[in-house]
Amino acid sequence: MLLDGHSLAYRAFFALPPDLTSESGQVTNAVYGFTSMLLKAIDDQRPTGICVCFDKSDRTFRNDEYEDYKAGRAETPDSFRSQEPLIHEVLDALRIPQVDIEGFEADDIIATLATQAAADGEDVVIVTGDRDTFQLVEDPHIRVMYNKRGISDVAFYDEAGIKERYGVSPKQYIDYAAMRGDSSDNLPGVKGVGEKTAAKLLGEYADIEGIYSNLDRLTPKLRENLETSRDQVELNRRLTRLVRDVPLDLTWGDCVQGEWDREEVRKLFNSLSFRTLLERAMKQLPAAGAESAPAGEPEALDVEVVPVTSGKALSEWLDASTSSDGIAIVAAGDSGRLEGLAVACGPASAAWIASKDVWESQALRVWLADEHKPKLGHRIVEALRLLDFPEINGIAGDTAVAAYLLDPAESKYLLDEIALRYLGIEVISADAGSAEPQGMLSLDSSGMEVAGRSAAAITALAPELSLRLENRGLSELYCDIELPLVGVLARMERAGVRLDLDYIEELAETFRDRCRQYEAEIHRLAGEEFNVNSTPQLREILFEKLGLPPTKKVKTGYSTDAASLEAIRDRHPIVEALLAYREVEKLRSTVDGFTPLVAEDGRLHPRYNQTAAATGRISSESPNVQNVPVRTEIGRQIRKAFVAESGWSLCAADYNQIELRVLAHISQDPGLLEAFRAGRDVHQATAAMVFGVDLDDVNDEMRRQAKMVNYGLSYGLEAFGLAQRLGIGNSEAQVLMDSYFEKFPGVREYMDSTVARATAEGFTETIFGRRRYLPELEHRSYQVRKMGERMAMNAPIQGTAADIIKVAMIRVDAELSRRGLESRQVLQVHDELVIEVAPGEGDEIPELLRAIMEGAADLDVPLKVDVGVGSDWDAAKSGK
DNA sequence: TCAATCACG
DNA sequence: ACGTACGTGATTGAG
Repeated sequence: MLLDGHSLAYRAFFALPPDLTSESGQVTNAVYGFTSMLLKAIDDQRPTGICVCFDKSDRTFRNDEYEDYKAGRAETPDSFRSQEPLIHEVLDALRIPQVDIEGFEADDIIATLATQAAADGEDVVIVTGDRDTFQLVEDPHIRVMYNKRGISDVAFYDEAGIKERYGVSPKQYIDYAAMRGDSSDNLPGVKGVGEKTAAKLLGEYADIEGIYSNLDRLTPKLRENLETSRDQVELNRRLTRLVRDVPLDLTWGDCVQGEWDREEVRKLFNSLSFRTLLERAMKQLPAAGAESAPAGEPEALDVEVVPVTSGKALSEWLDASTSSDGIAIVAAGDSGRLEGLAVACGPASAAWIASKDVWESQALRVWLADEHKPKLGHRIVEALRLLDFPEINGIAGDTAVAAYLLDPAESKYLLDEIALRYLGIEVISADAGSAEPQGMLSLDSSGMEVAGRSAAAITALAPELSLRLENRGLSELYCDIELPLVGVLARMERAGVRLDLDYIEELAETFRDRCRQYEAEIHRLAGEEFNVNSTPQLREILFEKLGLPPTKKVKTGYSTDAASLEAIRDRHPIVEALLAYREVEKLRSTVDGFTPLVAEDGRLHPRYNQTAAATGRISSESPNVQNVPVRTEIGRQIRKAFVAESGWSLCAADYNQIELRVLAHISQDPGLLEAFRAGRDVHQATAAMVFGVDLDDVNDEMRRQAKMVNYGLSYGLEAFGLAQRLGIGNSEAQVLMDSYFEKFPGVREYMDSTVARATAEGFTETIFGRRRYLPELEHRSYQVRKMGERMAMNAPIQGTAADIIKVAMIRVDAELSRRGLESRQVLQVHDELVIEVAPGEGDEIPELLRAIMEGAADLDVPLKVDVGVGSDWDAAKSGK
């Protein structure tokens, strides 16, 4: 495939609107159109070789004829010129060869290469918007894909096609064009000779010589016109005839597209705001060396799983297995019942020990606790849970955590899936370990087979993932933060937190009671009984039966959420009752949810999920201790149920405005930096700046508004959202924001540059290097892209804060054990740590906690931690 | 299993 | 013309 770069780009330039621009304002209509045509041509033709040819002529090489010929052409517009380098960049990125030769037009190069290739028996397709190349299709190996108009209207011409369309043979095309002329090339033709006449004359007299030697047989007018134009026709003919022996330093065999770099193409296309083109390019030209699935058929993993039948045998196995990379452990079983344990030190074999024999000797316990014996696993915390949380040290790799760091936006990190994706192996292949039809694993051996195969796979997967982490600069985050955290979270889960059961039951009863009261009142006001918890039923009562005005819509109908209800508060007394009901019903369900989760030790053991949040935070479940009420007085009652063991106390420490401090550090905004360095109340300081008053003149409302702006910032706030939350007008909110960004220009710069960089690179980064990939930024939907932009602004801030508290947790854990203290971490709530303080350790814990947390990262602003102690969680927080 | 709602940072 | 603050998990009702 040979393309005429200039003619195609020029076509695109005039076909597409000039307001097609990239984010930076660069006009891109020609590049866009050209790239689109290029991709379409490649997609349609699937050429084995490709080259784009360009014109290049310096004045010194031009003869007079050529000067005249060019002179009549309109000057190339600057907005086209500025796009020429970009076209070359696109071709470079796609590794498509380009040629231009001093003194020749693209057509000549095309003619030369096409002639060579055709002579060697290759089929050639020429993609161009210039008809001069039609003369080449006299060769049956050559066809022209002619861009008629716009960027997608093309016609294919072979010899028959030319004949049909123009009524002349390709050989005659030069003469045909010479007589008819070409207005776009500023070649005047013969007066009175157009398509029809030219074709008819050539049909009768074969060529120009034939026509001129038979002038006497033509009508007088035509004869006269032909005679006057004779010189012009000769000139036209010379100019139209293509040179077929341009001196080239390449042959058609060199016209091969190279392997291109996905990231490079992504960056370039993103910088040009080519979203759909990027998708098309990625789809049709899968890059070599892509990070995803290794090519080829998945390979079934062949693992021999050998049962060992005693603790002694297991210990011998562990001793005999010398793997410097680590031994993989996989526990089988569910809901607290251990079925057995598989261990492997390589991909070919695994040992299995059944549950009853696991702890038969001390060997396993010793091995797990030995920090010099590297251990691998996939969700190691889950294995430890099944093993009743033995002491663990020396975690050398967790493939779920590693996969999470490689792409934290995924939802699950199933071993099967990531092994297939990163290694191309099938851990659980359909016919594994059994000759049964369908290859179903028999129930008896399934735990053993699956666990054994999994352990074997992990030994192969762990180094592969480590390598990929290394390539992305994620090794430190993995080895120094995430892996040590695995053990810390396991210990926190094992410790759990005590719940005051009598108190909680009392509380639950109160809530249930009040729920019933509100429910009765709602039914009375509605005039009928219905399920208040059912949105559809409630919707019918409110908006149909009572005829209240709906506020906003959700997928299934009108919304009944708190914000919507607030808006119609005064319209009917039922609304007030509903809001009160919702509040207390939420508390009731929260409290009732705790009871079945209390373990035999009287404690809740929330599970911390290290691979759930795309920003790098950890989440908590069973129960979720990170959303226990705190904002309202009645909600705080629930926190009083979280207590310390008798004789112990709780110490709660939370970072003061950590996200805003991180924002100050990352954005380096002078105003924000100064406010934190001076130890000011940053909301007050912000208010003073934004409203242009003295610090002392900031009133509560001003501070409230400034606080809302400050918080909104890290989420990608827009005026609309701010207006909603502050209950002010849209334009008023806009003024507030404009004023903010004027006073804190560094913040605006950060927001803009973060989004721009994320768009170009495809991901955001925290200051610890944690990445979040944001394919949303390339989505075709405006709404999804905007969402992506907000994620891009938020992820580095939330993520950096998450990194910092993780470091703190690891250091707290290490320091407690280094000092031989019994106190232990029991809760983590994003920016808050709670330690259960052992008797006699109350003096040192608060300061230890503060010092470690404040020193967890070295930012350009100080980190500030507020610490409190109490017998319950609420007391610890309010007593600071 | 999904959608709606709401609690937290 | 569009839709409107990031990130979670639990409960509830309904298909």
